[in-house]
Amino acid sequence: MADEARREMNAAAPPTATDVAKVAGVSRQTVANVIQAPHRVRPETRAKVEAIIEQLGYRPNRAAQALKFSASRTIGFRIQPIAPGALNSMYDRFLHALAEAGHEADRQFLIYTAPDAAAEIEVTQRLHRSGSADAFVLYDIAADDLRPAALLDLGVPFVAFGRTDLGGETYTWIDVDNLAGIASAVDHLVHRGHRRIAFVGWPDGTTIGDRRARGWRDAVARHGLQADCAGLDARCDDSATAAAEQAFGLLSRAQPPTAFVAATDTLAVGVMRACQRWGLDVGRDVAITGFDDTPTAAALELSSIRQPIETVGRALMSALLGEHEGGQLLQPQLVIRASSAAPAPR
Amino acid sequence: MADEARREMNAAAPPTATDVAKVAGVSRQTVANVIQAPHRVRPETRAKVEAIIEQLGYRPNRAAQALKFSASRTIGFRIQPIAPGALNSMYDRFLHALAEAGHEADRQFLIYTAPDAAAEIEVTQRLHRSGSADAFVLYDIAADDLRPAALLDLGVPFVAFGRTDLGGETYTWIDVDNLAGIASAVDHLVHRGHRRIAFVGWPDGTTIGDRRARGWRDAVARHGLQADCAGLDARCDDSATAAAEQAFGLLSRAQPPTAFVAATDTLAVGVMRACQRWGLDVGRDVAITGFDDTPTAAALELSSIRQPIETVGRALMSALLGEHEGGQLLQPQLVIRASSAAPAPR
DNA sequence: TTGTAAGCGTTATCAT
DNA sequence: ATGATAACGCTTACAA
Repeated sequence: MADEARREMNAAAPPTATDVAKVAGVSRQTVANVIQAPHRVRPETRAKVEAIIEQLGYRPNRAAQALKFSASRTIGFRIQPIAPGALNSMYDRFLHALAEAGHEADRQFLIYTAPDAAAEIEVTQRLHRSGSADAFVLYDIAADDLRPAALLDLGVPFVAFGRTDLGGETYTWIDVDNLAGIASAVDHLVHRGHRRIAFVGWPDGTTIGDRRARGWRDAVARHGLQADCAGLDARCDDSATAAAEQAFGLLSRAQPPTAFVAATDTLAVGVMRACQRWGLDVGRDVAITGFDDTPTAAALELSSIRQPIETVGRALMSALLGEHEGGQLLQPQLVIRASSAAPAPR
Repeated sequence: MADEARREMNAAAPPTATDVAKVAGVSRQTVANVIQAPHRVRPETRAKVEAIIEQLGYRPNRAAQALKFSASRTIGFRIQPIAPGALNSMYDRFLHALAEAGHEADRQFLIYTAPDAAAEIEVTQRLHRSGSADAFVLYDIAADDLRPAALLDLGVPFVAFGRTDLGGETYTWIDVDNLAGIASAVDHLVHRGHRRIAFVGWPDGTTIGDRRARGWRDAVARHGLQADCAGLDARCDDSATAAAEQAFGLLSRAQPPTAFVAATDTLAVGVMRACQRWGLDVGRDVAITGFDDTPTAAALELSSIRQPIETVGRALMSALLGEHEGGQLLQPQLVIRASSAAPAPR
């Protein structure tokens, strides 16, 4: 029954600054001073008030602060359902990194969903207009993404993880150097003695996909392997099944590749399965690399290019706080695992 | 420059009800009436005000509403980093389902992080006290989870996906019948002609893991296969690598299993890899089932038990709205794919 | 049918 | 050093 009574009490409305003042025997404004300008309050009064605050578990009401400052200290983040056929996204890691970075700056994250870019524009505007969120983090920016221009136009503040290809509008973005990431995978494979290095990526038309494809093309050229790699460029949607089909096609060639650079871990998993079905021992007979370093990659001992997602989160957060503007390109890092560690087969 | 000017304008503070009233030439309270009690306003006035609202893109300020009602209409949700070695969680799907269900009830979701249960209790209390969130959704409830009792004690409202084993405290929970899920996998495999059906699960001591283990044990007994399945119960942490080791151990037996029921997709992937290394064709020489129906399962053609996560989301939401109390058990469903579709080998 | 006034909890400005 | 007052934008009695 004592339990019950305590619960009844706790279930009451949270204490306000007025409650604290009443208990401490001072005015409400003295309580405010203790919090806002402690030096203006006599130490003994301050100590007493602070003790009461602690004891009652007083926390300033966010809604009242938001109203007062016309700012909610809240950032909007869209969660998307995982693409059908895709394995896993790294956006849970991304959101986690953001939330941690936001916590340090006393910023909260609000979740919203939207079926497409146009709907997202609507939703962000509504959330902004209603003061639910001060700003937004956009990601998965397509080459011709509508959102940056639209939000600039509507006056909705945002920062982006990724960037459009248009280059017309100016906004603050953070991106990972996809081109350099894939290039480092090619370098690694060449170093292991591979010459016929295939690429399995998305069809042309996405910024990320195109940059990854160019990373392969450029690196192959830089190593003088254009002839060896001629025709080893396969494209399909981001699905393991589709990637497996592409891999079968490549393996059927007179001169099949000895290594595959996949544009995502999902595609890499498809390639792995195809190679296994083909009777190859992945990591010995054939080398494979993925992209994003998802948990799946670690579990399957798949080499993969890791995006510095915690750094991205901190950079986006600092951009949201207005600490810098413009673009910022971060370097990913190849994580080498069994799938590509061995020297090329002779 | 016209663009610039428009952006300047839009960058201004969002319109308030007073702005609408000014433009419409009515009082602020008439605007309120148009929104709250439209029938009380003359149709022509109403139409005019509504047009202005639309034109200005007016949205009631959430902070002001929250202050007025002492309720933020916001629900807290903890995001956790994925466990090391685990493939993927289904919590991104869960959060998406919740957000969609919340949207329909005009509820927002706020994200927070916490390193452990004790810290989470602190954080939820702080968020509740500050009026940032009215209630919370807990998940991954451990057998002896501290959180339900602590939050009841602190008067922090919540609903849970999952439940403790204690049974002492009473709170509202939704759970999926883990026992029945695993049992349906065993039934399926028996139906395909398997008799030596192994289980690969977590060590004893978690509610979910224990219920899944019991699902296997009970089903095996029900089919009279205790003798065939003696010693085929392997346990390890939720990591593909650990599961592969366990599978090797089972495959080395004089009478190796012809089917594996894994407690999670992560474990199932480990078992798949072990079987492949062992030279077995998964889906022909050996059958494997997982749990959670993650995207990984679909990509690898792994049969898996699917939790009705959208239903869980809606049920939790309706519980949060106070539409029902107590516990509710939902049924999962086995999704049959290539990994377990074929008849047992002779 | 429309307008007036008060209050939600906070912070900032100004007196005392 | 401390206390009174006003304002943020909204809703809801109540008065006109």
